[in-house]
Amino acid sequence: MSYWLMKSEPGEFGIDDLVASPGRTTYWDGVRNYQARNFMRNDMQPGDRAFFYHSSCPEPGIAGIVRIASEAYPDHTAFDPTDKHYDPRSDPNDPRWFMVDIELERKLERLIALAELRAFADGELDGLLLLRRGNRLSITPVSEAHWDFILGLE
DNA sequence: GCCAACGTTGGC
DNA sequence: GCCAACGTTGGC
Repeated sequence: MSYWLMKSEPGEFGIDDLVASPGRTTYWDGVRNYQARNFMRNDMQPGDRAFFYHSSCPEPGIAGIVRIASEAYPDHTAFDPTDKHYDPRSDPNDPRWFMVDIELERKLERLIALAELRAFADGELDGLLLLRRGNRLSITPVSEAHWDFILGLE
């Protein structure tokens, strides 16, 4: 059982979109970064939990908790020329990109803002990849200690 | 809108 | 294999 943090732009798909999704479930498509893909494909397991993080928005931060609901499987949006995340180099017979299903566990009672997390960057949250300077990875692992501490802030 | 960070591409 | 150019991410 591992813990993760997954970024999404609320302008594209935010926590309330997940709340409104059938079964409060969706697939996490559009990952086009090898490191993030490898985390999904090699390390994520059904039952793992992840923070749902809002990025590129007025108030970046952690908005909810989701459960990983499937193994990684090929991201079909890479095969669709009309899709925003189309990648002609991903061959259906040898897929380059993968996704997982996620299911909402719960929306947080309040958003835990990036600015609030940063206050602990040199203390309890030292080493949290999200806070590493220049971090752009859309999927990052979270240690159990960091997970527990962050939830304690709620 | 700006800009730093950083991954990817492609010429050599 | 090196590295400059370029594109993207994402906070501010």
